[in-house]
Amino acid sequence: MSTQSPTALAPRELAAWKGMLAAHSRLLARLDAELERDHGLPLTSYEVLMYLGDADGGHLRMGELADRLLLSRSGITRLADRLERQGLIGRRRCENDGRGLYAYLTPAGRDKLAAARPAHLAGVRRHFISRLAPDEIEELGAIWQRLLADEAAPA
Amino acid sequence: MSTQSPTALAPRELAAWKGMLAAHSRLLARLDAELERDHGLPLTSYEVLMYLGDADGGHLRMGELADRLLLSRSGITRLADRLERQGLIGRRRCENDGRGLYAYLTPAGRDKLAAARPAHLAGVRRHFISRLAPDEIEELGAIWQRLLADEAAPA
DNA sequence: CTGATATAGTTGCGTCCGCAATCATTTCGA
DNA sequence: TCGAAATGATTGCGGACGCAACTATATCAG
Repeated sequence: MSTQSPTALAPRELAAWKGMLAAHSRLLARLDAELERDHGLPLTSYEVLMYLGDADGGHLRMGELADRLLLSRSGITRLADRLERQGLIGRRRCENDGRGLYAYLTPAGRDKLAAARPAHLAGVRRHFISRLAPDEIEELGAIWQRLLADEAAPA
Repeated sequence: MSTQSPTALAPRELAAWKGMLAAHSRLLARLDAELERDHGLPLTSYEVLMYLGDADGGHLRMGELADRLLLSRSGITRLADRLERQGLIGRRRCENDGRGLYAYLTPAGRDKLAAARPAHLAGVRRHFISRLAPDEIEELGAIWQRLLADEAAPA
């Protein structure tokens, strides 16, 4: 009874799997804590500002934001509620589609993003990118792309 | 104004970073959904059963479980509450330390684990391990270990 | 031995999120 | 053109979690 079932993972496989969970958790916790501490901004809020700042025309549809942030529709509605209450973003009706809304940065939101962005990117570098060799960065990119390629459940 | 600040991430770096977030999110969502659908068990609940099933003596302290699951102390208390209500685990006082509790599997919990484990491991294989080459598994393990090595905030 | 401090776990409270239901608007078929 | 179905977003509701405060037990200094 010392060995597991036939599908059990080998130590190397386990390290690749559990390690990803642990590293991901720690990375996000640290980046979120730093962003919150230095700019009073949770990571998800930062991401909204960032996508809006980079968007053509300076605005994005709610659903588009939800997709990019990996959030549900209701999740993005409430996140936008909070950001609007903080005066960082606004929402206005889409002229082509009366159902849709555009989210956009307010001047305050623009300022907040300008202040937070360098700090956050530096954090990503410090905690993640700088600890990887160039070929490892390459390989990771290839792995994620492969994993994300199949739309439905894989074989 | 078309280029970003000096700390901006190169496309390769961005792919390595964002890809991890996206792949992690999709992987966990799928594994959790499969486990829930086939065995009525969220991933965190499964992990409790698994650690208890593998533990020496068949029991673990609450705090030890919290650390392994990357949960807070209150989080593990409530998760244990739920599992106990479902009849899958029990809690008894630790004989050496009147403050501590041992969590342990009930017979029902043992059965549930036996049923769910092969399915979950197969899922990890199908969605993750089987899509990686042996040397990629090796390299991922090395990367995670390196990232997790430094206890405090890295340089 | 006793009081101060540390540790294990739980509970109150607030936050964030997803699902299902809902409302408004658009699109499509007949 | 009109009703049916689809789509974008919001709201009600409940689940899961963390932080801070709390209880109970253990440990340690003197």
